[in-house]
Amino acid sequence: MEKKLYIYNTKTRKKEEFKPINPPHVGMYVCGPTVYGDAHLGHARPAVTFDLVYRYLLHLGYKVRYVRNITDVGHLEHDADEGEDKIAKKARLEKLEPMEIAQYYSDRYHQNMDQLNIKHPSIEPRASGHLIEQIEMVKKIIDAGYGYEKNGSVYFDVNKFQRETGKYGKLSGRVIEELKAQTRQLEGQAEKLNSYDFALWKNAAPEHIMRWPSPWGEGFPGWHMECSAMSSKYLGEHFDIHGGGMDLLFPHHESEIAQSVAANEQEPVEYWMHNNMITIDGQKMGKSLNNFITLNQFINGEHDFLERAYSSMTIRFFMLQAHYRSPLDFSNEALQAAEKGFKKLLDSLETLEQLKPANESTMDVKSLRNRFYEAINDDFNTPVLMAHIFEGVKYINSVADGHATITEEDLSILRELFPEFINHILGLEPEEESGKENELVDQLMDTILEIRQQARKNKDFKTADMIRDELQKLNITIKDSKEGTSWEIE
RNA sequence: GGUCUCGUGGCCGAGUGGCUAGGCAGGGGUCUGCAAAACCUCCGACGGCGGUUCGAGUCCGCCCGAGACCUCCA
Repeated sequence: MEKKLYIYNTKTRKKEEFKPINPPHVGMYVCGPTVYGDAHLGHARPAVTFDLVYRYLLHLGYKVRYVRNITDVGHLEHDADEGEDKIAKKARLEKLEPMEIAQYYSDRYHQNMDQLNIKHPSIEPRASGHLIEQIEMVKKIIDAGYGYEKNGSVYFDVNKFQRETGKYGKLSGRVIEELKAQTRQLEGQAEKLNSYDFALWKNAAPEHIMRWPSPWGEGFPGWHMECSAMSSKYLGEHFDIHGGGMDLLFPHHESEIAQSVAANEQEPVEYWMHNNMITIDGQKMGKSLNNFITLNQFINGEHDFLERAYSSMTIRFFMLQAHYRSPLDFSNEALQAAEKGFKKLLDSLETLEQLKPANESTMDVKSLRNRFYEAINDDFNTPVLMAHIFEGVKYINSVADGHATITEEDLSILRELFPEFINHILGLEPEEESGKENELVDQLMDTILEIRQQARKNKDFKTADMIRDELQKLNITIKDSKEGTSWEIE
């Protein structure tokens, strides 16, 4: 089976066949969170997107080293000069050590990631643990002639870099001349040669809590440095995939390229991938709009926007129903639709186990399998993949209903294909059904349903319906079928 | 203001120069004691105005609307 994977490369703005630099090894770096607050929906999108990429590359047999950083030295609050380290600011507000905050929120981030069934990256480096690497890289950039020091800070000379390499703005499509005209003139930019130069290292003001010694005095790294330093440390100076949100395209990723080219004389990344943003009821998510929803609020239903709670798996399913490069709009209606669709999908996995083979198949299962691969190989087109999966769901249910048939061979294909795609590649797993794990509950339910069965046999439907209604009040749904009665907790 | 993306049926979301996306919701039916689930079936769309073409959601222009980046942000 041909399994050529095509990836949309932001660098070239088109889909390209994926060819690893050193097969079967693949290096992938994704910009992780800044741990100064709870993860919100916006953090879930890249996490789910690149988890899918990671999972599929593994499925294809690649040996993937997946690096996702944790930013715990904080970015600047406002601008390069007046800014205060975000983490330090929060620390002072809550009278905690900055690293205490970072630990607290990274723990919570990990918890959310587990809830979303995000596979752990191979390496999760912290910016604070790589100060030496960052300082060394700044030195290399200075030695190469692209960094200049001013009052204990080091800046990147964008003009010189552009003049000598012509590589600035290639990723984001920016033009220096336009930047010159458009960059807002902020206060205290006097240290820079040009307003669009960016900091490689920042001198720490006396009140700044997070600070490290460097050849230029006490300070902290510029906010693009960590990704350049850590990706080259763990993946080499030239690696396969770099991912992140579209909002990071400029200036973050553009600057990363500039830093790496300046320090290492080569472009760091083959394939740049960017996921699109999330909106809430058609609006950008923002703290001022009162639609800023954290993942914890989502799972608990504790937000004015939310009609009720939605499970983490519903969120994952919902995100996978859209293509990662399209904007995705969250609304209660859409989420509830996703929830039902997801349940239907999971139910079909159980139904699949019950199917009985026949002499012929009324569906071309091998073609279905091919379409699964065609969809995901086309730049991870999960919406189309989902559509094909639901064709399979319909087929499975039809076989169960007796409207369709399937051969032994096709049945074994489906029994391999469905869990592989749904559980392993898409990472969708059944929700925890705590009650069902409880043996006592199982036995009680058996007893109750036995009593109801007796009532039905005696045509005492009043009692039978009462049992069903009372159970429904406890969110237990029961279904009668020819094989017997099943139940599940909503 | 500049750069860029997008605008699909009641909702969410694919696709694409000519052939049903899919999910959810709604109508009708089958099954069931009744439900639920499932199955069958129907409904229904390509922001507006021009243009290119035998033929355009699909290409081009303009307009309207939304979003991203340019400034911390996933």
